[in-house]
Amino acid sequence: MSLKLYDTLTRSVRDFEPADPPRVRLYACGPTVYDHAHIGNYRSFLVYDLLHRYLKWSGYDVDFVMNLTDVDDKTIDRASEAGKDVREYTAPFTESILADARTLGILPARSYPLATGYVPQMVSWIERLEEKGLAYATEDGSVYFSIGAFPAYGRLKGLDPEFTRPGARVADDEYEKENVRDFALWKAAKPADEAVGAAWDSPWGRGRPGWHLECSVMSIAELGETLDIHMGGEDLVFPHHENEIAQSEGVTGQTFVRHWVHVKHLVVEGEKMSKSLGNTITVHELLEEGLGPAAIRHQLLGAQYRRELNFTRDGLAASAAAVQRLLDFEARLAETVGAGGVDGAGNRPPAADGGAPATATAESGGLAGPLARLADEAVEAFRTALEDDLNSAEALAALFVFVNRVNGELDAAAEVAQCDLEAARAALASMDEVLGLLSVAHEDLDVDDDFASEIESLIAERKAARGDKDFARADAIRDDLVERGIVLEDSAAGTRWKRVR
RNA sequence: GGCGCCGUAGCCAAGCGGUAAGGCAGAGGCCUGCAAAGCCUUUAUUCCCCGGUUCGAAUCCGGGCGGCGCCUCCA
Repeated sequence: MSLKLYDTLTRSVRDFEPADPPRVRLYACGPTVYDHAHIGNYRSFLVYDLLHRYLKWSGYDVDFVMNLTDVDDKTIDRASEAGKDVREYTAPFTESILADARTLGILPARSYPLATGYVPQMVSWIERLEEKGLAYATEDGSVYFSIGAFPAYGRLKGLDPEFTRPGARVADDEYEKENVRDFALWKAAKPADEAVGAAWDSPWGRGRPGWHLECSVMSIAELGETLDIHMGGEDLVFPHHENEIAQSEGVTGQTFVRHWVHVKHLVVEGEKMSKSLGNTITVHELLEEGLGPAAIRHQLLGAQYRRELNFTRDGLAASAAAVQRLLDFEARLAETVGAGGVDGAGNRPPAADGGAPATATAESGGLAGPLARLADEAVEAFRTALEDDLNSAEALAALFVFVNRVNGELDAAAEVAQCDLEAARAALASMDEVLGLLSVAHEDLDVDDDFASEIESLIAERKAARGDKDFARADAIRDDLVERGIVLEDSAAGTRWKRVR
């Protein structure tokens, strides 16, 4: 079995095969860094991360690059309002977006190229397009891509080839284009561009690159002429990615991208998220409200990436509970003491005390105990779900089936073999390498040493109170700790504590 | 208008021709000093509606109804 991924260009689920295994050249369209990124951006980033993590988990050597757009109309407008240079204006947002991504457990890309760092390369790319007759300059000093000269134009979006036919020159207010759909490769500088430092010298005069060009030039510069996977939000299919194909293949003559992956937009509380509705949510806000990053992660992975996902406050609470269930399960596995060790062949040693042989493995009739079998089944189901076009919802289900079955086994069994426990722990850790739920939650819930020792001493005090049947005191200690975000759980093995959101 | 997606329990969400995963929430029970955690039972005889194909359909086809996305430098 291997990964099957939907490909926008062929509109079909295809086997994923990198051109040069085990290397995978992975490129994603990142955000425009003019503000904090919103929850929709992060859905995309989390899908990028899911694919990134899954590929690594599967043994690929992933070279992941995500661009950051720091020069375009939005950054220029905002920088202008703030009276700052465009790079000076965008840098803090770049920082905050990447910081929030780290908090959400998004694995870093190898490189985050900025458009402003590639202007000379973009200029020479335009010159090559001109040489090939795919671009033309206009009198005002702008340069356009001529879609009529690129027969494959429109294939990604499935557009009628008719409309790429070169028509009469279309006189715009200020431009002169051969076809209304021709797009800017180079835009003549306006005073506002100059004011914020968003203008560069070029053979066509002062100006700035068109937005679409940066991805072609930067992805090829960083990863080579053919990318294995190019990802983005569904809104980027047209015109952005259509234009990237035209620019890239127009120059190289090579297939630009082997696999196009597009993430469906989410909705918020059942409505499209948009600035006009005033319902945009940024991850920055959610984190500042104290919502757990693992819960955000869980909700965003709760639907397969090509399905609409409804991001809600109620859903976030449900996700927080689901993450807690995982944490509790992990803690239970960690504190369960296994019976006996194993030799290299997985055989149980004779019981040291001469007692009855362990039933856990004996009843299973094999060397692998019930937990080890459940672990194998879970990882297999998990893998199968992800191989099926990154079905994260089904992968999560596989994980939770595992949690339920193992908990049941642990409740029922008198004792569990050490090797069996290890197998269960390893399976959980392995699945979390892809999901990143537990690791993010731990990062989030860490308690400093002082507080931890205070908790321990309160637990000791409570134990004494319970010993004296002073339940009022014992409960008061427990209630106070709950106020401080610490939940106590008594069991035969003693009292354990956990921090909750 | 063009292209495309979706309608499954109270909410979220899998399922891709073989007899309804999972999470959250709810009810009852076991365990517990009480809790928490965990487990067990329970919560859709049924998948928007109507036809059709099939031994068999939530799954395929046709027609409705309803919701949504992109086509505008929004991931």
